[in-house]
Amino acid sequence: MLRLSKLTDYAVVVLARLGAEGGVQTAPGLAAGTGVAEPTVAKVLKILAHHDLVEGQRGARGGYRLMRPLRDMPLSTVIAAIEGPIALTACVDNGFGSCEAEGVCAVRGRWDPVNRAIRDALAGITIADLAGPTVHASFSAAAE
Amino acid sequence: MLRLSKLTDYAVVVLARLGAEGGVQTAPGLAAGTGVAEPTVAKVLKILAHHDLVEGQRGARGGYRLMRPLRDMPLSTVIAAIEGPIALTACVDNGFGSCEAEGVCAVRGRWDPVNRAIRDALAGITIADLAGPTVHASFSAAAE
DNA sequence: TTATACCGGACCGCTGTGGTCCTGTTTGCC
DNA sequence: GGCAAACAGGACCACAGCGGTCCGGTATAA
Repeated sequence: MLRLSKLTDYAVVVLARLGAEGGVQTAPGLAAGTGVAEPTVAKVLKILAHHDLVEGQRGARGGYRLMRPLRDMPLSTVIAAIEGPIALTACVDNGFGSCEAEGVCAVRGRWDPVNRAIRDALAGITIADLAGPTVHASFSAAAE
Repeated sequence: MLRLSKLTDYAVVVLARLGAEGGVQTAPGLAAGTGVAEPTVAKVLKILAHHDLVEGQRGARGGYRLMRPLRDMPLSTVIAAIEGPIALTACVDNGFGSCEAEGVCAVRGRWDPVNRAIRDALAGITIADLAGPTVHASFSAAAE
């Protein structure tokens, strides 16, 4: 498995759409454009806004816009925003005391290189890479 | 997060212990040696045996033994054994039809490089690497 | 013959996730 | 000045997956 959550998947799709359109897009508009349910899109955008990946603009004619180009947004950042810090095992981020087998655990502390490898792999891929060859407004802007 | 299951963690610990001891070890013995509950160790070993990573020997004086040295056992194999095939999104392994937004999904099929990157990173690390500098029987064999 | 230990299940509580909804608050437009 | 659009920040609930335990069956050595 090693599966990441659906929310993260949605986040990537929404960000890709946001990047393709450019400018300010509303949550309902993005929902229609991506096929994801509107409340879910709103939830994702709120989380992303919380982590300064997008910026919300309130009021009528409001919406969301990217705070940096997709090319400067590594996948690891998005995953970390939605799911929290990237670490394969609980051992790593919880520090000490949480593992009852600390004394006899032969693997103690050796997960670090693994985590780093994963992190590096994920940091080397940007949302722009996932969004395809810069799909520049190939869709109608606020399609129904 | 991107967290892998505890079972996988246990599997690595148990395998490391099995490799350090060498020969045939019983589930209760490994449980005592690792600090993991015995039924859980048994469960993990059963799964590993199912995937030909260890071999079970029934009867009195039975137990489990490694089917290949830890050095030839990449982490990806263990993860795949416990959690199933490694794939970050449901899109990938489910093929078609499972994603209702196939038509509008701009990310369609672009997760493959990501999955491959993760898989490679995990395949490059063996259990021997995680088990430390070949801890050869530094503990008493079947310690209580 | 008996004790040991694996084998293959079923079983259950819990946590986290996915998804929805509701009540503010802000802002543009008529 | 009033109204509608749209974000903000929650609470809320159903469901699936995971962690963990237990039981009956079978093989094998002493």
